[in-house]
Amino acid sequence: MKTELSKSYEPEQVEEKWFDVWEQRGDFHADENSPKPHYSIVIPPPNVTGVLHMGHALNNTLQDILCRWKRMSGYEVLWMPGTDHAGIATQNVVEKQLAAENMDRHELGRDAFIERVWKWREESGGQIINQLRRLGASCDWQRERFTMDEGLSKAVREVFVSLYDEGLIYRDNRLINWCPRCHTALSDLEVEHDDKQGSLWHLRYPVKGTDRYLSVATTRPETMLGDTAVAVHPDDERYQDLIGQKVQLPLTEREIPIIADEYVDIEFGSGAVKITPAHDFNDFEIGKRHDLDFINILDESGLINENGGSYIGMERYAARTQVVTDLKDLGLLEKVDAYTNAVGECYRCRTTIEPYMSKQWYVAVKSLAAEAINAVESGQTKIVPQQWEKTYYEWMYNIQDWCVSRQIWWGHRIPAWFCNNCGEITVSRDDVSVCKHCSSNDLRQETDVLDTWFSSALWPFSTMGWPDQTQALQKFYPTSCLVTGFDILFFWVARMMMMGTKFMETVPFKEVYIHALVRDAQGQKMSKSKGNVIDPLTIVDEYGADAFRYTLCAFAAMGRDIKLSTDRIGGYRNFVNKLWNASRFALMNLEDFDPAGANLDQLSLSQADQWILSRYAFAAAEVNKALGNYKFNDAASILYSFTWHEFCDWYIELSKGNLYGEDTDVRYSTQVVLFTVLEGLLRMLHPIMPFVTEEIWHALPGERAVSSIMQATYPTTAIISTDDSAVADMELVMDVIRAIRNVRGELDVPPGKKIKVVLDCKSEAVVEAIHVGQEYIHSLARVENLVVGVAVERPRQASTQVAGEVEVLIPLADLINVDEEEARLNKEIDKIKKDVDFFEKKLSNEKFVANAPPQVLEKDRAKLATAVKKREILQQSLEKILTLK
RNA sequence: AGGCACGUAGCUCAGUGGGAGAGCACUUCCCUGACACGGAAGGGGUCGGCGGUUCAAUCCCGCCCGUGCCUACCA
Repeated sequence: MKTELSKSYEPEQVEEKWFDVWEQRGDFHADENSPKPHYSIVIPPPNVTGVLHMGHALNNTLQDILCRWKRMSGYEVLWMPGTDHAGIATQNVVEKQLAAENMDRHELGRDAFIERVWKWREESGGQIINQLRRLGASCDWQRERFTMDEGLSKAVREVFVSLYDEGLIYRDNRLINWCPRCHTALSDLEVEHDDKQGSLWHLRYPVKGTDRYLSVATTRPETMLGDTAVAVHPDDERYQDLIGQKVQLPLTEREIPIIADEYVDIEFGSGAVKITPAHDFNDFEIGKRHDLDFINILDESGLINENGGSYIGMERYAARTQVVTDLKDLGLLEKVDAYTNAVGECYRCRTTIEPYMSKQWYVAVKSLAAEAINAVESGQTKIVPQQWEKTYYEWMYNIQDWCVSRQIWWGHRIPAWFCNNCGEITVSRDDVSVCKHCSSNDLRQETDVLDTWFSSALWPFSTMGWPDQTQALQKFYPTSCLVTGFDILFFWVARMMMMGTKFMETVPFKEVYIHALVRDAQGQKMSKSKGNVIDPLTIVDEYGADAFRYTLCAFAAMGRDIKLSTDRIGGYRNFVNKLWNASRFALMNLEDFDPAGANLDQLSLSQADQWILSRYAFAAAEVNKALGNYKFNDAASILYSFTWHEFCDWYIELSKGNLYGEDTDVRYSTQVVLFTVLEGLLRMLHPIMPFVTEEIWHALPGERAVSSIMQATYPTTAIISTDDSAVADMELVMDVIRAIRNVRGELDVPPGKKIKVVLDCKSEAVVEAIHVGQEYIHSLARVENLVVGVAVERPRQASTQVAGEVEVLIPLADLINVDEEEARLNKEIDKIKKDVDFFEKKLSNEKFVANAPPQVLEKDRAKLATAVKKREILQQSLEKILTLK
């Protein structure tokens, strides 16, 4: 079946058509019973609330390139897709909907609310999954998973209970990061720190029984309501006599002690620090050391509670203002300085978090981290680029226990039951109604749910059916690679590593490829809350998925940030079109061609054929090397220049004469090569540009052995071995063509004008090479009269150019302007003189000659000789020209 | 404060211990039967600054300046 190709490539219908075919036919499905070696990737699960952004587009394009490349390279490929339930974010979305209906979740009740979230998920969740299809992602969509799925929930319980039984999960009442808007605890990682312009208030606390004041500084004056001490450094001479005394805490009835602690920095401020153990992480530690009271002055919403005396019910910032005013009225406000400090914010809603006393569930991670560290140190998992290993280690060595409980409803409810009778906790894989300790039936289940990242951490094996021992796990675990941005190195990589090594006793992935981050023009991370996102789908609409993918691939240099430029995308859109049109050319000239029975070995190949086949072999080898090392940008650039600058610019042009000529044998062998190279090129390009390559591939004449190009074999090497000297001869001919074109261009010879050219060659071998390629010179350089020989008769007046061992002489009679030739020659001579000078200087350096390796010396001497020769020829030519004036 | 990057052509970015690259933009010419989303020929950079190692440094080392990111409990 032949497809008529339109004049320019129109991506829309092609993309839609092929994706449907691929998916419906199950082309992406991984067979766990396949005898082929496996290659597996689990998608870093995007939030179910998410919409596709540039980061996803890059991340998934790279994964797709790897998967398609490996699939074509003989591997059974599993690319596991899915989403995570994004507890806080999803709950926020549905709560907003409720708010619009003047409801809140408490009116609805827990069960009804969760039902509502599921309904939201069915109707509008997981958009991102369909958006990935637009990019061409070849995930095994039949296996799509969600962290709240039954199977994955079972895995979560299994892990929770196992860790609890081992004593690696425990409860404790300590300070945590609390979001007063989301009403939940957050892990350290979920707090984002941002420098904020604030104030430093200096407060005066009266020392009991004296008329002295102790000055303390704070960025959060309202917390003074919960102060239970003032601390000074034990060695601070200013305050020796005060240690052990008390101050009267203003605005309250309380007297609090003055204590000595080495934490205090003598240099900072007055050297005295107010201590609020229930509202500051440092103060919490000091409070424990000195057995101070822990007075919580806030409620869950950040309002002052009953411990705040007359400030009760005030919002925390209103209380701040009021406290400052009141202190000022009492003459206890010493001064206020402008002050910048880092404020922690909720990563979901940007509300300033409060350190808050609360009883939470924790995972003791030290032992898990030790295994995860060992896995990287021992090379079981390789992080690429390697520089990220250092970051990974640094975080892992300093890791703190992980607060995993969240006070929300949407998520995996913690499988723990409190006994109202004996007060003990029962933790169980199955729901229980009887206390394990006292057999009472008076139980209530923990209302907290687990951190979403807890379930994400199990993703590499829970998606494959764990805790059941499935064939999928056997075949595809450990996964081959995880592709992710460094912003979630800790969220995902670290935690997946800990859980994988713990529960599978094997690393979850053999390699981790950390890619760049797509940022906006200011180098800021794109985020919904900043409003600086560009929708990748509008890019796909405008330029096509293939062009967009190619751009991302070309930009994916390791370790860098990406600032997307639409100009660049436009450039790759043109590239797609170039391929399209080159294919149109091929199809037009292959109408009478049947690839069946074609055998390159039995054909006599032209210079051009040999040349393009050798370039093909080079490109195939290089692109495999690049992809194997995650050098996506190298792969893109190798294929770009092979396609455009070698195949289109040269081979197609060179082939025209042979295709249009009389000689049917030559025409046939050219058709074979044209077909063969294009067909292989499409396969090489397919992982980066799946749609256009599939479309063209099916339009090629003849039958395909498999139903999709994605099942064809990826090129790795030469199609046939080529003759080096024929290739070199072709390159010489190309140099000659370039030399003639240079003269034509510089001397403004009209493109349509045919000219005479004399080629004075250094040897008969060169003459022979030119002879074989002279038709190329005629057509590509627009030459009508070509004289070739050794020491041929030279035109009396000619423009001169040098191409290797060939002197290119163009009789001036055909040229327009002697002045221009003079200018051109001067320019050329200046250029070559610089070369001569450079090498003469280098080679006259005795130390260089004495120390440089012989190959370098030899090479430079040869270069000098060539340059000198060229300079002489051009110089003589210039002198001749001057005699004409 | 510590850690990690980055500073190369007008713009966006590759790259290497041995004479500086790409895409886009720019200049000149061309609608030659695949393609004007095109073709041909050109112009353009003392590779952030200063030192050091080396026969040789844009690349390795040190310092400095500038930018960005990550981690951190200075009130």
